[in-house]
Amino acid sequence: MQMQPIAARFAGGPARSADVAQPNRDDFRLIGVTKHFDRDQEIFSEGDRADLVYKVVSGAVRSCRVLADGRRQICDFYLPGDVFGVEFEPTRRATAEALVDTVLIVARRSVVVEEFGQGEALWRHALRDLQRSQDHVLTLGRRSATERLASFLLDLTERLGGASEFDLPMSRQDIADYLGLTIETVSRTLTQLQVQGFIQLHGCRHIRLARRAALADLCE
Amino acid sequence: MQMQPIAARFAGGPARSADVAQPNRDDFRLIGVTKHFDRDQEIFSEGDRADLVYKVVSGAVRSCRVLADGRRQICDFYLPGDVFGVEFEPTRRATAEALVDTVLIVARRSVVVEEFGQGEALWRHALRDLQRSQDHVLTLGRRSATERLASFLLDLTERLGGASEFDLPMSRQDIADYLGLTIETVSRTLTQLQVQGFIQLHGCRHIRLARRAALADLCE
DNA sequence: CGGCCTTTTGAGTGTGTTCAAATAGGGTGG
DNA sequence: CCACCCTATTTGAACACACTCAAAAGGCCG
Repeated sequence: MQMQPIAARFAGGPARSADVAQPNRDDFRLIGVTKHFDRDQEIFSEGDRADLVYKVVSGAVRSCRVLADGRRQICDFYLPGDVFGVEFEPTRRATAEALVDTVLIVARRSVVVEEFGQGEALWRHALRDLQRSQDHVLTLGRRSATERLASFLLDLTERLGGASEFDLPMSRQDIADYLGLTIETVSRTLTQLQVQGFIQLHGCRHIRLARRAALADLCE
Repeated sequence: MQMQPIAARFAGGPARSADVAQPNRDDFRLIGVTKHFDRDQEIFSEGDRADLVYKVVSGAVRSCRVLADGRRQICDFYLPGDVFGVEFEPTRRATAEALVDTVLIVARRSVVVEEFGQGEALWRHALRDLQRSQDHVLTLGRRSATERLASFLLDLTERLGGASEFDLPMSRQDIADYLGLTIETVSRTLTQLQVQGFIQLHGCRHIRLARRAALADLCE
């Protein structure tokens, strides 16, 4: 993990260089330092003190919880532009790890709160997590494997900027643990979506959503 | 739905009459009117304007979302003492309905916010929903039917005051739609838990948790 | 080119589902 | 208070989707 000596100031205002974080249309500002995390490196762990908040500059992050016997559930993925790590209890409820080589802006929560009164901007980011968790509950409770994959891919492309061709930042195992499936089921379902012409895979990470509307129909 | 003419003031302070809401150990106060809802009556609906917040006095409430083809997912149950309906978007993301005959205190969100500055007390209640959604994700993604039922029953008894014998306020179908199972699986699993001596059922609503520690072990 | 890890594919199994029917329970009216 | 009805719940049997275990194929990096 490398730390840049200069403080980075991150505002919702002016556009920044191209392949980095796309602007989030909110007024959240984060004053902190940029840090680099290697693939699979832990950012914070369940039980840690939760005094820092993060914003993804590039790369991707998974947030997950593990049951006693090792079963892992990925709660969410964080992509460039996303803020994460805003908690309201003193300790972390999940572990965060870099999916790939990742650059984050890290700030003390207290500093952000001071700068913005009641920290309402932060609450709003936690809210986003809430809404996504609620959507996730619908997916996990009621959808078939095909529906899960289809809505996952559509969600991903939107959050990555909307291009119908992109690289998956996560492994099949990560997708499985996010969608509540096994790695084999994820693989088989993707193959099946490809055979049916909904998607095209080039290598296992690069994907093209060939028929997005049809894919959306699959989600119910 | 009957409306009491007198405004009810609801504080975390002095204890109230016995079989009604147990105190929540927070400083949230809700100034509003009490309303009565019949079994299965809608309290608010997905898409409605979200300008009211609620506190359960007696009875119970389910919050749910429905997929296009009718599959229903119950997001959460609200029990006496619980505050619900705090949203951060202008419209409701879920539908709320009374599980049984239910008394609620209803307040304008704006009034509550005015009274408490940034409405931080309200944020805290939304936070509770977030944490419960996240826990629910773990359950739905990674747990077996038996584990789901066991943790559901333990959660319920805690929230109802801790007694090991109590009445389920919801139907088997509600439980199924909450846990992401079918009604048949819920029924079979409860029967199995009874045969194994973990619980005792007297009528389908009254339940006794015979061996709570053992039940907790089932949850992983 | 070789080794290692990830992904894909195959075959068989199992948990939970589906469809169907029986039973129990609760409410109502006689 | 009892009989009846209606709905909710339980039980049964067969099925299906996703899982498990196993092996082959593909990628990536040295």
